Amino acid sequence: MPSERGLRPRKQPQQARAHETRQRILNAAAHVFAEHGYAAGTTNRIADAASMSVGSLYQYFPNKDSIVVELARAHVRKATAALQAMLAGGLPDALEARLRMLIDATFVAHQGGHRLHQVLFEQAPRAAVVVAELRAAEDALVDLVTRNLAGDPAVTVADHELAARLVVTTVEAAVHRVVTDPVASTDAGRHLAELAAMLHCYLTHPH
Amino acid sequence: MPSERGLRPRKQPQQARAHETRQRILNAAAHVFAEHGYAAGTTNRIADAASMSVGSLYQYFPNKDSIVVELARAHVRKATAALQAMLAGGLPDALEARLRMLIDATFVAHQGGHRLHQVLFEQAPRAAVVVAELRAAEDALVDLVTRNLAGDPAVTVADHELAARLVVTTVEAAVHRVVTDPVASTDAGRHLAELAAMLHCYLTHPH
DNA sequence: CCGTAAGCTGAGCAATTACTCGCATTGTTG
DNA sequence: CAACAATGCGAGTAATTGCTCAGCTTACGG
Repeated sequence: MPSERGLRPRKQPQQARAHETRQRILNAAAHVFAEHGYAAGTTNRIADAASMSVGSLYQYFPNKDSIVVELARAHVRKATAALQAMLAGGLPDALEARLRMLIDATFVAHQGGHRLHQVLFEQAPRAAVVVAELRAAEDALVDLVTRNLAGDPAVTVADHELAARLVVTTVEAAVHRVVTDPVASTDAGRHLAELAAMLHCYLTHPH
Repeated sequence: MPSERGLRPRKQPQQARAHETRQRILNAAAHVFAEHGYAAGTTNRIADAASMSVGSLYQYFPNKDSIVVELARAHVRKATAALQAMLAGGLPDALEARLRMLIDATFVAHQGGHRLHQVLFEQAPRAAVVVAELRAAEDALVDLVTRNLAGDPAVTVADHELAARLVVTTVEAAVHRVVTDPVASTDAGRHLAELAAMLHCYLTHPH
C-alpha cells in the first residue's frame, strides 16, 4: 500500500476533454468514497466508476490522497460560497432570524453529502492543507459573526469574539450531529429550532 | 487485506498468565492505534508493541476489528463508570454547578486519549455493536439529565427531554471540539465556562 | 521426573493495495 | 493526409496487509 509515492507533477489539461475527465474522476471519487469509505475507496474502483482506466486517473492526480484533498477543497469552497451568497441576499434585522440563517446555511452545507463529509474530514488521514483551509474558512466565519454581534445593541454578552466562537462551533457541532445521528435527525427541525432559541437566549439575556 | 475472516472462537484463558497477555495486547493496541491510526495500526505492530508474536495475539482475538471493539467497549465502560462515581459523590444544589459537573465529567472522559477516541469512533469502520453501546450509554445520560431538569424548579424550559438531549449533545460536541482542536484547546477553560453559562441561561430564562 | 496441555513463536500465504509502463487510440496542426 | 502530441488503456509489479500453522517452550498435575 505505497502512499505519497508518485509526486511528479501531472501535465495540465490542454484539450477540453481533459478537463471533463478530471471532473469525471472527482465525481466518481465522491460517490465511491461516500459508498465505500476511505480505505475501501480504491483508485481502481474510482476509475471503474468513472468508466476509465487507472492509468488515465493517474495522469490527472499524482496519488490517491491528492483526490481526497481536491474533494475536501471543493467542499469547503462550496460551503463558503453558499454562505457568501446568503450574505449577499441581505441580513434580516432580528437576531434570531440571523441565527436561523447561520444554522440553515450550515445545515445545507452538510446536507446531501454527510457520508462524504465524514470520510473527507474524519476517516481520511487528514492532510495538513485541508485542515488549514477548514480552519481558515471557520475563522473567517467567526470574524464575521463577531462583527455581527458587536453591531447589534440587543446582544448583551461581554466578549463578542468568545461568544462568536462558541456560537459557530456549537452550530457546526449540532448540525454535524443532526446530520450524522439517525436518531437525532428524525426531529431535526425541532432540535435545530431549539438550538436557535438557546443561542438567542444566551446572546441577549444578561448574566 | 482479509478482514472478518478468522471467526472461530478463541479459547478462554485458563492460566493467570493468559489474562495478563490479553491486557498486554489491549494496552499495546491502544498505544499503536493512538500513534499510527486505524489503517497503519497493523496487528503485527500491535504484537510488536506488546512484545509478543502475531500468533499469540490471534489466540486472544479472532481478528483486528475485535480488538477495536474491545477497546471501544472499555472506553464506554470507563466513561460511564466515571459518571456514576461522580453521581455517587452527591449532586450540588445549584444548577450551574451541576452543569459544570457534567461538562467536567465529559471532559475527563475524553481527556488523555482523544487521539485514540478519534480512531475508535471516527476512523475505524464503526462496528454496529460499538455504535449501539455508545447510543445506549448516551440515552441513559439523557434520561438522567431529563429527570434532573424535571426535578428542578429553576428550570423554565418547556420540553425537558428535548432540552436534555440538546444539553447532552452540545456538551459532548463542545468537549470533543475543545479536545480535538488545538486552537480551541488553548483557552479550553474559558470556552467550557462560557458553555456552562450558555446552557444555564437557556435552561433558566423564560422565552 | 515425565507427560500433557496451555501458551508462544514467526516465517510465510493469500489477498489486496497504490501505482507504473509500454502501447493503442484519438485529436490537432501543418 | 501525415506527423505529432495529447489522451486513454489495463495487465502487471512491488509492497503491505490480515491471518495461519507447524512446531517450539513453559507450566502443572501425578
